[in-house]
Amino acid sequence: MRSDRIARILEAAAAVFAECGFERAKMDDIAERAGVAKGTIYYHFQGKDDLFCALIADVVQRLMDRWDEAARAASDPVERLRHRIEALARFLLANRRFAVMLLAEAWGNETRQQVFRAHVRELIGALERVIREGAEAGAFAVREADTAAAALFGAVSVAVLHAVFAGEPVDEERLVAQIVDQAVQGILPRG
Amino acid sequence: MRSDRIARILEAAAAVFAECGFERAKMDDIAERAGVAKGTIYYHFQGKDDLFCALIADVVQRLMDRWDEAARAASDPVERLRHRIEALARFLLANRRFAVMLLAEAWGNETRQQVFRAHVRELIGALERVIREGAEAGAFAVREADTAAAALFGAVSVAVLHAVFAGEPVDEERLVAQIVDQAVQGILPRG
Amino acid sequence: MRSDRIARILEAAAAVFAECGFERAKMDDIAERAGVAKGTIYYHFQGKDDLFCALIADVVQRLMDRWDEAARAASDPVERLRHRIEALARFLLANRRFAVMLLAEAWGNETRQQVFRAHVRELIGALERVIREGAEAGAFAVREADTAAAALFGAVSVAVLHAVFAGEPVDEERLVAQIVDQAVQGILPRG
Amino acid sequence: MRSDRIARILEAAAAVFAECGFERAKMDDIAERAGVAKGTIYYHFQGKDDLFCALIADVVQRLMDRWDEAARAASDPVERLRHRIEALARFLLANRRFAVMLLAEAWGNETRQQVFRAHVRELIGALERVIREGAEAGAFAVREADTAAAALFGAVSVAVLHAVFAGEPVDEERLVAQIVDQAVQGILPRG
DNA sequence: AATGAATGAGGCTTCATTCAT
DNA sequence: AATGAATGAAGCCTCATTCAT
Repeated sequence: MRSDRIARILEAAAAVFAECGFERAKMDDIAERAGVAKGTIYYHFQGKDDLFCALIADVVQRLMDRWDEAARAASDPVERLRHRIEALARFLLANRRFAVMLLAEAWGNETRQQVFRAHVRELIGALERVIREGAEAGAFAVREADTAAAALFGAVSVAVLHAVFAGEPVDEERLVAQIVDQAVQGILPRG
Repeated sequence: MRSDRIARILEAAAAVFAECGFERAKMDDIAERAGVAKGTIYYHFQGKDDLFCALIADVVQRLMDRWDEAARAASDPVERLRHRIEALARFLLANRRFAVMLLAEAWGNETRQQVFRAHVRELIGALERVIREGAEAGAFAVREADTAAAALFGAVSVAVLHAVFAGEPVDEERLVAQIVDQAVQGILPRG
Repeated sequence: MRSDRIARILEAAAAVFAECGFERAKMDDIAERAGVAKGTIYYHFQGKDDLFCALIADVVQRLMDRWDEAARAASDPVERLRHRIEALARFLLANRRFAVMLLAEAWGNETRQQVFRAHVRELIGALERVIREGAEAGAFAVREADTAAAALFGAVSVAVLHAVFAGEPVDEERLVAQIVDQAVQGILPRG
Repeated sequence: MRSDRIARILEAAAAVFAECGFERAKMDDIAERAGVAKGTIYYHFQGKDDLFCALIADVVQRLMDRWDEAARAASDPVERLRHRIEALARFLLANRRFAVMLLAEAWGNETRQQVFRAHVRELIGALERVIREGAEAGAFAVREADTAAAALFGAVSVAVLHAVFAGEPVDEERLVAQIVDQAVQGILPRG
């Protein structure tokens, strides 16, 4: 059973990392927000990088769990993809801070960035599998499932962030619906 | 006519900012790479933030110029959008460092991030205009042109970065072709 | 009970600030002189300005305490003023470094200078009160107690510094005696 | 005939040095204020210190000239001292910036401070001579003319600065009158 | 005589990490 | 398990001075 303190630290880390980005995030701020002494973080985590990676793993796992639920809800490949896209959009809307980190902290050659990218790859890989299955069943027309999955992932992420940072209040249902439709159908009118 | 030195500084800044991210980028490194003394940068730019913003404006302008050329090449809305997507994909492939910054440095509330976001908005706005025109002509079926544009932008960016960071050599023509097709047509087979 | 380290830092700061002036004083030197790491100063004080202000407050408080003792020693206004002048002169002789700062760092519009000036005002105000009481009792003939107090303050300070910087050894008793006499009696022979 | 440019530089230097203090004064600001290029200052002066010393010499000379005029106006020692005190007070009021420098930049062991102090010593010496003459004539009762002169000098300077920095508008005539009276007579009522 | 772009040494400050308690 | 005072390497920026023109 993970100590309550660790949970508090992770929660604080999520808030601070997302608000400031990895580099500007201060261990002092995380400690203060978590209500623990700075040394306590170092007692439970190796350092800033380790804390970051633990946090990422934690959040990605939660998203993966959602996707597993969504997967069980539909057997049709198209429906399954719709479910994943929708779950992703809703997750990013609910965890906007994480959405920022997803785009901001995954590129580069620092160890933590490589670790993060591996997680993103897992996520894109999960999308890719659905696309590949659908393609084999003739439900999707894509050349490279990998690139298609990455593109979908990017479409959802940037659409969400673009809406969130627009300044106006976000109509979530409407936004999710459009993202899902467009992601699956494209923008050309169906014949 | 901008001095040669300023051009050298901007070039060095592009390399270093993209390689390390804004925070980890060192003014010392930029100066060394540019072959100028540290103080010289400060003679021409207010500071790190100003240098960053100047760089961004410079690169965005170059992309916009490409888009303007691409726009003149096609009058059909669908073709025009294809041209823009293609130009964007090629530009990001040719300026991978900028592609990273595009996703990594545009979110947050620092002044430079707001400035960057304003530029991204310009770019997405340019896409949006094409989509809107096409939608009015019945060529596109989208609900919100703004969201659609953001999604396309994200799809291209992440697809490119995903491919670039995959470790394997990138077949650019193939990648661009798929990105363009999928961005415009979606992934469902046409009826 | 203020940590020993803080006291050591304040002591070192007093020496370095007085020796070099605020601007030329180096935090490195203060740290070295205090026998602490540079970061330690910043753990206890916000920065150079804050350290300076804390130091000033500390020294002014010590002078005020001396004056309070001196005040209890005499009930006659003339005697009380003599005591204050004497205490001031002795204090400045014993804290020559502070005497320099008193004249050198109190004028200007930097925040720290305004803070310093407020302290100087306190000191002059304390003198002024004695003068005003004495004037009401008919013991002093002054027009503006405020200006009179400032003048006395300046007379003592500059006389002390002038003697200290003259290069010759200072006969403290003789100097104090003359300063006190002249401050209270003026330079015209008594009728 | 000193070039007009040199005069403009000195004037600008006076303003900037007084406003910011020697250390914070920037050669750039002086150049801009003087309406010349930065290099021009270095063409006419060795450097910042040299510029400062030239400025000081210039101002002190002007004060000395005033004193010489004042001296010719009165043969009685008491009157002559009154004249000097009054001239000093008026001069400092009219050159408040210089008054600040007088107290702020004359103490310390930098070369320019020693030079400045030598000038201050000249001024105090001029006062001292009047006092000494008066004392020999029995007009003044002082032990050490040197200390008495320094005290008078400090009294006038601090009284003026105290009034100037008080924030309220200064009634110059009233202020000068009180300073002169008190400086010469002291604060005890005459028997 | 005058210019102003370029320089680079030097200083303040930040903050991840350590360790004695 | 937890603390928080202390550390010191590292980085941004300033500004007096130089020098080619």
